[in-house]
Amino acid sequence: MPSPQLLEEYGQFFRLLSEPARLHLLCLLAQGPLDVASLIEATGFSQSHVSRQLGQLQRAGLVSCVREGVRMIYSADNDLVNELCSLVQNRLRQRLEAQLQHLQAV
Amino acid sequence: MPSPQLLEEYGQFFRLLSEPARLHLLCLLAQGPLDVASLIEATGFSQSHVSRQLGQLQRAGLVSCVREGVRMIYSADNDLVNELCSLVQNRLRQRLEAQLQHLQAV
DNA sequence: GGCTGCTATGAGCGTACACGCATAAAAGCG
DNA sequence: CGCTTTTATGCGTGTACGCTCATAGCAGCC
Repeated sequence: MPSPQLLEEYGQFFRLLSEPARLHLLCLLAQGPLDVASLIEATGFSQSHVSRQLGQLQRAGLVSCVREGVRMIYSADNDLVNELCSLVQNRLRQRLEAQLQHLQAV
Repeated sequence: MPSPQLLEEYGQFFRLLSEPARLHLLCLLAQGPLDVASLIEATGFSQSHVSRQLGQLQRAGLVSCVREGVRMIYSADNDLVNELCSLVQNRLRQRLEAQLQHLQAV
């Protein structure tokens, strides 16, 4: 059994990934570094929204940024998120397949 | 890039895991099936709270239950959650180690 | 210095949800 | 059937947070 503190940390981490907007940004950055303006254009989110979400991801260490003149270039740090997402994707697929089979069995 | 619908589903899944109370229940059930009363005693949560969280986990397919007389025996369906948690734990550890090293370097 | 473009942040609003209280539903027992 | 025990659920409340508007900071350019 994990300690309450660890459960809290797990929760905070998963909470970051619970927002589709943040996942969207992470997926875009997984393809390569981008500045904020590009992320705004790619997602259609407001500037302040994008900046806030990037701030959260950065504080969690999922994303880092460097200045390039007046632009801030963000990049995703590793592929942990992709790994987590593919595990979840497998899970979702398994569930759908099970439902399908259950439907055919009846 | 995952579709918006898929991002939404990922988000819903991670959101389930974002609540320490639900993680706590999942971890307890990972050790073996338990009835609701045992979960209440083990966690100290209120009865209604435990029941609601179990309901959410069940609808997501992370948990299943069978009646046994007047009791409901809940059990965790698989070890996906453990896998996700250990990945996150590695991540947390890596971050702490990096911070430690950075501290020593200065 | 002022001016412009890019990003971060304070303030506010609306909504979603965790949590508790009270109550209802379901199963066993007299 | 009533009565008790165990679990589920409607209702209300407080809070956390997504999202926006407006504004502040920051770097380059004149």
